[in-house]
Amino acid sequence: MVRDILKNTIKETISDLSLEADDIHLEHPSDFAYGDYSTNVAMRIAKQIGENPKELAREITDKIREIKIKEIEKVKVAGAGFINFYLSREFFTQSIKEILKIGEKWGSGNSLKNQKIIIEYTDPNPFKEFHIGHLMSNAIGESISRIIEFSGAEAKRANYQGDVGLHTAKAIWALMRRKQRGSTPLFTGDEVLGVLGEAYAEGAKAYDGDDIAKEEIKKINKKIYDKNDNEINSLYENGRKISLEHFEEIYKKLGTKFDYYFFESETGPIGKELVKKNIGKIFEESNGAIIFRGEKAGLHTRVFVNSEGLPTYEAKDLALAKIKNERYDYEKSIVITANEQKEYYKVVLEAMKQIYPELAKKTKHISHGILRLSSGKMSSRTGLVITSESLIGEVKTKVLDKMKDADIADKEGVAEQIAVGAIKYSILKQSAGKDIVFDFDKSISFEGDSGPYLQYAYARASSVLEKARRQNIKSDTKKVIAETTELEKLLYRFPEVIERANNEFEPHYITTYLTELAGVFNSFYSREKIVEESGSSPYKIALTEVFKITIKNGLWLLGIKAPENM
RNA sequence: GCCCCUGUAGUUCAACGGAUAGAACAGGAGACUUCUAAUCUCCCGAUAGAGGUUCGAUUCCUCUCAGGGGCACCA
Repeated sequence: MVRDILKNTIKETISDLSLEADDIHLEHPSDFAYGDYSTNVAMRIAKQIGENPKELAREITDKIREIKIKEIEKVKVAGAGFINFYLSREFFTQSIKEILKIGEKWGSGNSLKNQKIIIEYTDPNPFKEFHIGHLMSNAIGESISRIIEFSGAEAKRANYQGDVGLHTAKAIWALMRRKQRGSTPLFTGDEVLGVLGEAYAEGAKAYDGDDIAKEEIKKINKKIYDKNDNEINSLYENGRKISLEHFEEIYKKLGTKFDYYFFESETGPIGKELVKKNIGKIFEESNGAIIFRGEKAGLHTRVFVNSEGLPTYEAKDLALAKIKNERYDYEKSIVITANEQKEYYKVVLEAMKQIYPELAKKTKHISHGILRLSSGKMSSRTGLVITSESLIGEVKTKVLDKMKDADIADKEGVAEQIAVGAIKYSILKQSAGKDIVFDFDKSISFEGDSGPYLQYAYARASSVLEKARRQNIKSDTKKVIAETTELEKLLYRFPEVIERANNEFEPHYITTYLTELAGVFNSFYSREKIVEESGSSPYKIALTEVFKITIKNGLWLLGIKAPENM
């Protein structure tokens, strides 16, 4: 990359002047007027050696000018001592040619070459609804997986689903009551999932407010573990199956294909054993429970096996790390959950460090914010949830309404791609750790800073290229436009953006970049006639092609589909 | 009470210690006989407060205020 050429040049120049700089900081100035790259080395060194920063910047710049580099057109000193680099026409043309050649691999790198990485996300619970929180985890996890893959790693997607625990008992308790009342047929029809969600909410409410129900639910929970009650077994198996099948439909809609599925029913027993084996060494007994004293590491105490002898999520997560590693010999394991698990996971990692130090070292926890409803907090316990399905459905209805006059082949399919794109964009446009204040009407936008904005720019570019094809005007990079376009000044940066997103596990850098790029393309489109009988048309068509490649690869990294027409 | 995270235009978000703090939505003014107006062009508008470190602070440190999360048998 040019970046490396510039860095090395600066480094050499500095050592020629018998000076030293450990890290050369290079950035893109916010304004193209300040060039394509800028460095502050002169200011940093000047401070150390007590020289005037502007003077030093001039010295460095003079030296750099002596070396003729074809990628650099000019170097200038500006401001308090910035050294600004302006890239050459030749460089830009070359980069356009290169992108055309690389095509769908454009932007990919090899910083994670040959690494095996397992990444866990989404994690919905059977018997509960797949709500917009899961959607958020899925959008972020899927995008990070793709970024990792694009950086050369083998990424395996893992989904950890809670098929045992009190929540299943709560739902089954309510289902049994319904059955007794003879209401709602349990496992037929489309409403099944709604019923399961309601059943969970009903059970959870009873558990909190009714002591008799609480005891009944606890009994059911035990029976689910012991598998000794036919009626419960049947409700459990059916409910589990229907939930999981339904989740598969959602994954398909969202564009995720999991390589591994893990269940709490399998991590539970192993986790319990693991904890019991280490009593006295790592864990200790206290009030009938087995706990881990996190205070020794500046954390807090957590229960790993409760006083009823059942493993908690903590114990299960320890086992999960081990099971994952057995099934897939990973070099790195990434676990994505909501922020509320942040402190929790630190304790688990500390315990893991003592049991499986090598696994703890390979495990990285990433937490994201939650979708916070402007109307109040969402809770599946109270039944106050927005399911992913209903959200996608409503957005899709709006999209279809907008498309009613359009003449498009697969309207339904495209509308769904746009709906999912709009939702994913609203999640991936901001830094992953922050909460999203979610307003049903405002959050999903079709205009401006939005998923459809990117998709629209893509469809527009496709349409332009289609016209060029019809008129038989071919793209060509031989004859360039005299003045370098802003498009060219942004396009070559794509791999750098991905690299940064990869380093920081932050897809939003890509979102921001693509939106800026699409904006520049839209301006270009409105200013220039791309397909016409003129000498500059072939190059403008080439630019459009390169824009299309970049936006497509970028959208793929976000897990957003790019329809040709909309 | 202790520990973590977050406070940026009216609103929702950007800004890898740098140059004039960027967008979008909302508000105001324009642009479709021309490749898709889900678009483009222009205007209005912000760093919670107080100190400190630095040539330079939205960014780092301290305190205050505000919001969120966690802190023993939920996940």
